[in-house]
Amino acid sequence: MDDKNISQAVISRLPRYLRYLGELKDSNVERISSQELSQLMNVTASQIRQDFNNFGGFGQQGYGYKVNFLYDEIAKILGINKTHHLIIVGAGNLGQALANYMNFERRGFHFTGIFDCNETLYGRKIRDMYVQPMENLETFVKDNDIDIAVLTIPKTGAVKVADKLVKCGVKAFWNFAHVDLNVPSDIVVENVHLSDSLMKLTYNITRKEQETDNQ
Amino acid sequence: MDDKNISQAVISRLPRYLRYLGELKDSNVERISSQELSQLMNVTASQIRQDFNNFGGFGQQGYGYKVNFLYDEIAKILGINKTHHLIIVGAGNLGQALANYMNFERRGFHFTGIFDCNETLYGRKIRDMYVQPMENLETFVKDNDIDIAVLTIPKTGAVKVADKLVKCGVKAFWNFAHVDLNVPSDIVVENVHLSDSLMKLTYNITRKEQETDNQ
DNA sequence: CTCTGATTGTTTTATATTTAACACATTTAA
DNA sequence: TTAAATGTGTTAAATATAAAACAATCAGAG
Repeated sequence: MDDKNISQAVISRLPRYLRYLGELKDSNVERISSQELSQLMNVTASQIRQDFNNFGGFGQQGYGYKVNFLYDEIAKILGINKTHHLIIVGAGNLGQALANYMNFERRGFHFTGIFDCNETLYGRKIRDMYVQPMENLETFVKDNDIDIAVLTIPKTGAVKVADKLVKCGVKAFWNFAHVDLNVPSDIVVENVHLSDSLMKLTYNITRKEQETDNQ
Repeated sequence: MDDKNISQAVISRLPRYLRYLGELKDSNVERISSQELSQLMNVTASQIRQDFNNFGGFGQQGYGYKVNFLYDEIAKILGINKTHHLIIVGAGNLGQALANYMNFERRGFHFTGIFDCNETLYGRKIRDMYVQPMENLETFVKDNDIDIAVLTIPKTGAVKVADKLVKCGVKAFWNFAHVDLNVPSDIVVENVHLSDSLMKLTYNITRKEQETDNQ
């Protein structure tokens, strides 16, 4: 397939396209033009066309895009047609919430285990799964062919745990810990730094306040 | 102060600077050069200097930056020195987790209420706070001068609730619901679309797999 | 004090991203 | 059957972002 590098800016927009296309699908819309979609999503039609064309032509001139086809293609690009095996490391508030909330199975993720070092949690059952001690981690990962580790542990332990998991064959981290993981370049890290996000929010609040003050 | 528009790309980097500066502060490092910081953070020194200079000169030529001073200035820019009043709308897994996990108070956020439409939750106590019914929402927001609403409700209700909250004076949304809120331009929205983030992850996994296959 | 090396602030250049423009294939309606 | 309308794919222009280069200024040594 294409081997030219596609920028992360484009990739970041794909899930949003997928969401809107899913909604169109649900409303039984069969075809849509970049123009219509652009109005719906509040982006330029030009950007939509160019984004899609990074991966080859999905539309038809004079006709537009077939919603179902486009949806499937984008899903394929994003890799959510494949199955991934996933564990959660850290069974605190956030870890438990993600386990219950994310509905991993619906998107092809096999949620296979949850771990914590707090022994008071060991009996606890979360989504048909018992919280396991960290001692089990390495053998479990090796035995169950785990791709993805969700890190919901405090930052103090995160880097070390990540190193260990890389050695066991984990290929990707969904990192909620408030540190930068330092992993080899073939390992994927997707950070979700919630407090960073909240700071952006407060920045924009004060900015808007100043704007209105100046008017 | 400056009224030139600073790009969100710059703003997105500030929390990370803050984090590293905080760590330096904790290790009693008093001064640092853009060069040193760049090695630590794995970005170019040029970018660091340019980012900081968007807000005026914080350093001293021939010397570097005073860690403490720089930290405080960035905190000020991000608006985390001010107090914000915050509620959580949606006391499900994620809402409860954020209430317990985020430690809002440490960053100057006053977490003042949590709401849900599920009446089985009404007795529930979360962080010294009882889950309130949605009927209370409007009067509560008006009476308590709420700035920020954290939306952890399903997407079906989110848009309507946001509209209602805007009318009551809420200025900003930290939106975890999987929809785009359609609010006036003076209202701030910071989206945290977790499933989008997870899709980026899977995209990058398959990309890296292909890369190694081609080598 | 004065000089030198260090390191910022700022300008310039390069790269990346977004938007606009348009040629041409396809549909649709007369 | 044909011509106008539609709407993609693609190339070009504009804008935004990042990196490099350099000039101004300060700390610190002697």
